[in-house]
Amino acid sequence: MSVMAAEEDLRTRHILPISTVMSLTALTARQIRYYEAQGLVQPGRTAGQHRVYSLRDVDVLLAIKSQLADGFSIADIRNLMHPRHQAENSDEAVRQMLRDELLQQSRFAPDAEMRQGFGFRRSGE
DNA sequence: ATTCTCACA
DNA sequence: TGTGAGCA
Repeated sequence: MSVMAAEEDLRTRHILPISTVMSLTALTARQIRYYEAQGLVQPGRTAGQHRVYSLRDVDVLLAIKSQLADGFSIADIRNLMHPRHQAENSDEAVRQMLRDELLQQSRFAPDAEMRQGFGFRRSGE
């Protein structure tokens, strides 16, 4: 098995309890579960129905936090995340990551103030 | 002790 | 989104 495959495996393994994700992302359990309900993250479940997250889930959650701070609505983020359907390891997942990273740092992504200035409104308000 | 689901003075 | 109830 290649090292890349091994690393990918580590990043996608569902092993973190919600409490760890809460401290790692500074999000409330309520918010984390809500984003899941919105289809932004898909944590695993233990036999007892407790959610278990992967390091990738944490990255996604942090990206969501950043996107929201920049004025995007949950709907906006959802559309950017899965244009079609979600694939675990194929290049679809890579595309999603690139989209996240791109939107986070590029000034192509208008922030809340710019949107207001141009009369835009977050599609959730 | 923690997390889960559901509901709302 | 918060918060509390009643479980597992």
